[in-house]
Amino acid sequence: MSSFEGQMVEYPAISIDRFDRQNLMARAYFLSHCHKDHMKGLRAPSLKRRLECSLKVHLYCSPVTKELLLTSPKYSFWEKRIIALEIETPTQISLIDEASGEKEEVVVTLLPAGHCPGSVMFLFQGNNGTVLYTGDFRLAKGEVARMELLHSGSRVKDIQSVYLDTTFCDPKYYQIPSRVHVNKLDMFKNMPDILHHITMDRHTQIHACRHPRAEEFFRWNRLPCGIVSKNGTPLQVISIKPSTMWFGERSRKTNVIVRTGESSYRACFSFHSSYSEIKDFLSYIRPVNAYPNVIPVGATMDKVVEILKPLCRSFSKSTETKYKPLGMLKRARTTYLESEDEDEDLFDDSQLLPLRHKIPNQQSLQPLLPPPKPELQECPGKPKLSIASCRTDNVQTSLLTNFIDCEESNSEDEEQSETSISFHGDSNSTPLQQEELYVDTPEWKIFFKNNADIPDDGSENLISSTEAGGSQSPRLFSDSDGDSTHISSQNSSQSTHISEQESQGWDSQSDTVLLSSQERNCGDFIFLNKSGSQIRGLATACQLEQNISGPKDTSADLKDRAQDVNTASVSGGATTVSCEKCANEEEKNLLNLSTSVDSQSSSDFEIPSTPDAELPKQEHLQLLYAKLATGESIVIERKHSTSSS
DNA sequence: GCGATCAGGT
DNA sequence: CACACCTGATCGC
Repeated sequence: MSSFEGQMVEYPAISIDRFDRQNLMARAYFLSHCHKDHMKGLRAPSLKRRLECSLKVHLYCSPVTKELLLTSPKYSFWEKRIIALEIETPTQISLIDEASGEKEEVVVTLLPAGHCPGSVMFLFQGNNGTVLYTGDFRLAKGEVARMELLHSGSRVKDIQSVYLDTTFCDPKYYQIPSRVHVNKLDMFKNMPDILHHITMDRHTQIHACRHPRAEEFFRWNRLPCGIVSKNGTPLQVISIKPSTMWFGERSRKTNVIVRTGESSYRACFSFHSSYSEIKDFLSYIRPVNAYPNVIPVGATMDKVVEILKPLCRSFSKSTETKYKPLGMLKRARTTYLESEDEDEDLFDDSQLLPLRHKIPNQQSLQPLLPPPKPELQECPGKPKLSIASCRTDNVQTSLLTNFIDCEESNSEDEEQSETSISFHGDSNSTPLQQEELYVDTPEWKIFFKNNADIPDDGSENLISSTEAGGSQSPRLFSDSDGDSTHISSQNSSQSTHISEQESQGWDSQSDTVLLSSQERNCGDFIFLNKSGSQIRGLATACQLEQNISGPKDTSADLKDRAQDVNTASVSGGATTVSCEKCANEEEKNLLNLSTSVDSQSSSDFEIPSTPDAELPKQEHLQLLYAKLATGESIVIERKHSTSSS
């Protein structure tokens, strides 16, 4: 919950995400995303009156946020005063004091924040230095290094202050796996890309429906929406609850997915950056100051500051880190890179150049222009602002333009905690046939095995882990929570140690562990490659995990696509999960790939693809998802790249 | 009647 | 579980 008061020390004439109290006097307003705790005072009569008297006051936000905001008639009085700014397009804004006529210029750039649809971070550049307000954000490790606009040429910009989302800035949230998405239908009505992947048809395998006593339903293999099955055969249901804080409370390292009941699981998931992601972000930016916007649960301001401080330049006065060589931008758009040096020169000279805007509709196709505008003086105290043409007006809103960035999160209940995704399969629909075809295919029923059926020694390996991992790096089956008991322990070296603990009953922390992912590493996925039955079980689980598919994913470009897919994601994550039920393996594999990519993408983008791996095409994936959403069966020709082994 | 705030619940 | 949201009750203007 944001406790940011609305103003930054460097630019007090601007108010961000707070619209009450002293913010009533702001010369310009910024909204990072459409969540109520960032909209305090936004529809208050006092602000409405102010607006009526101060005609030069505007609210700046992303096109998607504008769209979402105006969905509610309560904010319709803002309609004429909202200026949607395109993402990654530096725009100069005049902050005018209507009483005195005094004017201050700042250049603002919206950067995708990965928190919810339309969410952005704001980068301000002006006479008082360059500051970054993150709003709520979730950026995977390394992602900040790919943001061209945080760089001048090949260097990270000299950032005076960062106003940071520190929601999970606590070591207990050290690592949160990249996402698994879920969704809800209504709020996506203006988001065609997402709609494409969801359906009102209840006869699907993946459900995001809710019910106060959903757990009861699941226990009896029923779904809250009331759907039974097409042909009368009983359903087999598993539920997965996305959670973050629940995991933060575990006393030991756990897997990414933990079994909490016979057929219920908790999947670690968040729309906020984890502790390690925050540290990565900040240590890369290395601002002079960092101010927490949020005090994490159970923490104190002092504690958070203690964590942030060492990552700031003000901590050690040494100048050695003042400029960090960026090296190659990891996702640099080609044309931009080519002109990199030139840009840098321009920036250094603070030359005046007209601001240029990307054209929304072409954005995806058009190579990124070099940061169009002159870099403002980044040294605080040395005003050298050049005023270029101001183009804050009439920016088209384009929902699609930056969809990839926004989609990542979508559901309004994102959060999680209590929304669970459930998957079901007809009991008779186990993909046995396919198994015959592909030995490494996971069996749907594995997911439904009773505890009792699971051998402790792992000899059977229902959900086996592979040996892939040792202990240290994130493995698919990483160590399990101490609390848990195991399921996975079966032969896997990884999953397991659970044993040390006694099982405590399904409920809380008990068991399981299916997979862990942890961000990164394709290496972990090795397990996929391992053949044989053992893998199967895992694979199943894996899907959720997504990443498993590792072998093929990971190109940057794939990543982008994946994100796309994700977005829609209910399906994505879910699909994955449900795969077992899906009759086709291929589809599973593909799905896994895709999801994995994206979910992991965040952290994996630097991992090169496996040499002979094949990347699924975007169209292909979209088609698959569309079919899945409608319950249509999918048959895909098998590719040699399928889980090998 | 409307808002702000709080409690309780999803 | 302090995520983010909603509803309802209470209080003050």
